[in-house]
Amino acid sequence: MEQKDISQAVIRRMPRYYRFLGELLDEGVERISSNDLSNRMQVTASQIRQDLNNFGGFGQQGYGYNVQFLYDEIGKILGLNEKHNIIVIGAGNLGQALANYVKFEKLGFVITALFDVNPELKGKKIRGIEIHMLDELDEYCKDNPVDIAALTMPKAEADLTAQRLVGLGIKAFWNFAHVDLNISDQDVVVENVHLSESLMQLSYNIVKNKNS
Amino acid sequence: MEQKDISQAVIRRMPRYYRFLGELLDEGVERISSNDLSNRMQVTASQIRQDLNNFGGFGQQGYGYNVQFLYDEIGKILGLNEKHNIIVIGAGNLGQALANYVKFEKLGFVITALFDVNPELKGKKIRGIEIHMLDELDEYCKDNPVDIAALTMPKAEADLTAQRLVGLGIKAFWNFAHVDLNISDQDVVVENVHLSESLMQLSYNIVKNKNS
DNA sequence: TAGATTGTTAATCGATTAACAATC
DNA sequence: TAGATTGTTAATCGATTAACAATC
Repeated sequence: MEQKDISQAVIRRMPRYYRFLGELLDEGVERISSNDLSNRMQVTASQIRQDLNNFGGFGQQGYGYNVQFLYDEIGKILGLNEKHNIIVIGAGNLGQALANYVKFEKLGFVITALFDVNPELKGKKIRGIEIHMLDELDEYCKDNPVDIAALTMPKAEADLTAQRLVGLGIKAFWNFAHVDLNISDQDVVVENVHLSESLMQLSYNIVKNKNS
Repeated sequence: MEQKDISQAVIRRMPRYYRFLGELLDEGVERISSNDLSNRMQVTASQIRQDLNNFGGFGQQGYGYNVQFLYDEIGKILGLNEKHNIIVIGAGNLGQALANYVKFEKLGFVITALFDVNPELKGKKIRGIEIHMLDELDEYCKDNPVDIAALTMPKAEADLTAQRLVGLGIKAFWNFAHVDLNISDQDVVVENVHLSESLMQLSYNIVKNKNS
């Protein structure tokens, strides 16, 4: 079991720490203080120390943090030491773009299959990853380990497909469909990527800036 | 000029209100109370009223909110009544996927050109949108209105290209590159879409769930 | 040891929720 | 008018920042 629930605000910042520590490693930096890191990252040193201490004391008084050690620990916290198999539902432009994106694999996220309803795509391969027909979904999920389902299909079918996947035992969704998934199951986790909402937020800030 | 700064937490929720109101419109619902909306959206009625009242009193006591009116008002707040021209820098899989995504146009976001360094892509068209070579960028920006630059190129070049675009007068970035843009100019706005960080957050929650 | 920097407690700030008077 | 529901103030909760004793 885990420590008392850590807020999502903290979790959202962890990947960014991970990224900066990775950059420091590339630069050959061996140790760093919360203060130096705070200057780089433009957050307060206090926040860095508070955030990290949610998970344990990774630093040492008078020394700071060992970059490699902290990098590895955050990786573990984020589950990057485990392999995650992803299936992509919807082999349209976005689905194929995800399948083509090699960088995810370095983090342990491996896309193992795509699914679509379009018969023209049947058997086609993206970077060696096969596109299956959606009606093969049940069989595939029974025969292969699947940790995450990425939903990149039109929103009209997203919720129903998610229900079906929950029934097949899928516990995690990376949802690109512009709709809220209606999942009651408490131990299913959903991460939304709503591109148009992100664009609208940008648009708000553009307009605000113009008028100020 | 604008009212006192509204927190980004509020802004982030506005597109979701907009989406739900759109759905209500589709269903032919004419008016809705904060309470009914709160049930649908799974947020408190209090938060809905507080959020909306940042921008003005859109409701009426004893009646609730007129769906069409509120929808339109939020659209204006988000700047969806104006057209936004987007250029996409990096015509790889993600860049092309964005160009292919028709839905953005309904919201007023029009992708007008793509840019890449790969000479093989020169002159190719995605849904009628031409791919230009990156060295035509300056000329293009002088001859055409550009409101937003979407950065979908490798992170190594993202920051430098952003600087160049700022020099060309671009004031808004939709950044998909896994790097922080280093822009000091106060009236340039950046919206980040860091897919791998989103995936790591999901992964954290998967691991947490397993262990609880 | 002296200096540096963490881990952690306390103080502040901001965001969310509750309550209710105003009013349609 | 009576009932419903907003707009808004006050109370609570949570997250961020500041401060400093512990300790390497």
